[in-house]
Amino acid sequence: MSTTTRPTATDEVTEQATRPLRADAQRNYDKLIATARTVVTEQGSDTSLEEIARRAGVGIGTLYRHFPNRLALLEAIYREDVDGLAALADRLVATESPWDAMAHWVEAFSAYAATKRVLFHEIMEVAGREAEVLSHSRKVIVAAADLTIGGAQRAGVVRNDIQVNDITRLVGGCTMMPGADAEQQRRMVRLVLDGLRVSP
Amino acid sequence: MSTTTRPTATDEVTEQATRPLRADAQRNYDKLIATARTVVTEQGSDTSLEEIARRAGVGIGTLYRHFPNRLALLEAIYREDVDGLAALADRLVATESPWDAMAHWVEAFSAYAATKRVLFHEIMEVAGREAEVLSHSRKVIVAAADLTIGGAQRAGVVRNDIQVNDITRLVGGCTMMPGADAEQQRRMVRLVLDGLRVSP
DNA sequence: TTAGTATATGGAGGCTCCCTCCGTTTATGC
DNA sequence: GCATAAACGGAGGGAGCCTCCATATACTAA
Repeated sequence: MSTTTRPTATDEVTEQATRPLRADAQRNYDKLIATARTVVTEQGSDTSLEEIARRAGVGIGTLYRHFPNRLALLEAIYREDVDGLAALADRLVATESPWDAMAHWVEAFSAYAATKRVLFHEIMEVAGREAEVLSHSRKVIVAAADLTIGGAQRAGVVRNDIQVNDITRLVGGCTMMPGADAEQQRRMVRLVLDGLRVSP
Repeated sequence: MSTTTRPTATDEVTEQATRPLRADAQRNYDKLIATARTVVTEQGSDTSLEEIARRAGVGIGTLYRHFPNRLALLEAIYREDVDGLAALADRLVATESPWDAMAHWVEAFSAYAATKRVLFHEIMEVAGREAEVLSHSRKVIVAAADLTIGGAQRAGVVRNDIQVNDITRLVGGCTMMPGADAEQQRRMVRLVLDGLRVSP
């Protein structure tokens, strides 16, 4: 969530490298995404772009310069969060024990799923199940889950008689369910984690 | 879908029987629901109430006189369809063999699920999973399914090693899935039906 | 440093949608 | 037929998405 730059549109046809954003533009881009994330998390899907622009201290025209429509903004948040989750997996695997890396990543994934339900729904509603951003996110999540959960399995600290896929479904399913509060979710995740541990 | 009257609001507190709608009002009420059903089926969720009113040959004010807001109209369609499905179950069971009654009802249910996905989604989005209309519909569908599918089981023409509930889930699940065309759905339903038959 | 220019800004306003209000019309009971 | 409660319908308020373009600002080359 720190220094996020707009994905530099490396145009695959014309090799003409697009020049970087002007400093103020990059600042506004970041502020917009950060604000939008906050507001959407607070208010759910029915948030007006006007309010996001206002709270980001930016004109509505500027918002539309960066994100050609509502969907583009939502997708940008979603994509950034998913990529953050992947980066977290790398970091955890590099610095913690296989079990801890797995447990911490599952917790982060659960928190992510809880807040991103709204985003996911709206994107699917508007762009369809096959939206590029959604299949990209599936791919990234699967890779990160394999790194952390699969890694813990390969290290012998997590049961082998269960698929990585099942676990992400389980955790995702629990927390995507509307109506469960944060505490309940944490309990459910802890329960799943306990069930995963290889008994010593 | 023929003679539907507005559910006469038998006010449970004051026993004061509400007088029936004036003839023109009843006519418009029916026309509005019928038109709305068509338009929503055609265009999905993003249909303006203005267009529904216009195509029903009625002013927007009239629409709002009958349905205080968008959700009320959607709920009315949904409720009517569900009740129609229940009535169909009664009729089929009374006039056809247990197997035919079951098969025809499952087909009707499948068609219903396919077109009502949109409605269901929007109602849940706005009114929440616990909306009265949704729990009512669950109850009604369960009863109708027990009458037809359960009846066929009790008559010995449908396998007994499967729950009624599983079948409605299966059929509903298949057809609620976006992206399947009508023909594919019919094939899936036929497949399920074949699987249900008690081998002679 | 400065001037010139590509880039970025922001808000007025168009369009559509949901919904309200209220003057006009119409069915119904006497 | 008349009186009147009931119903109609559409103008318009408010909000949301998005466009357009006059203005402002960050870079760059001299």
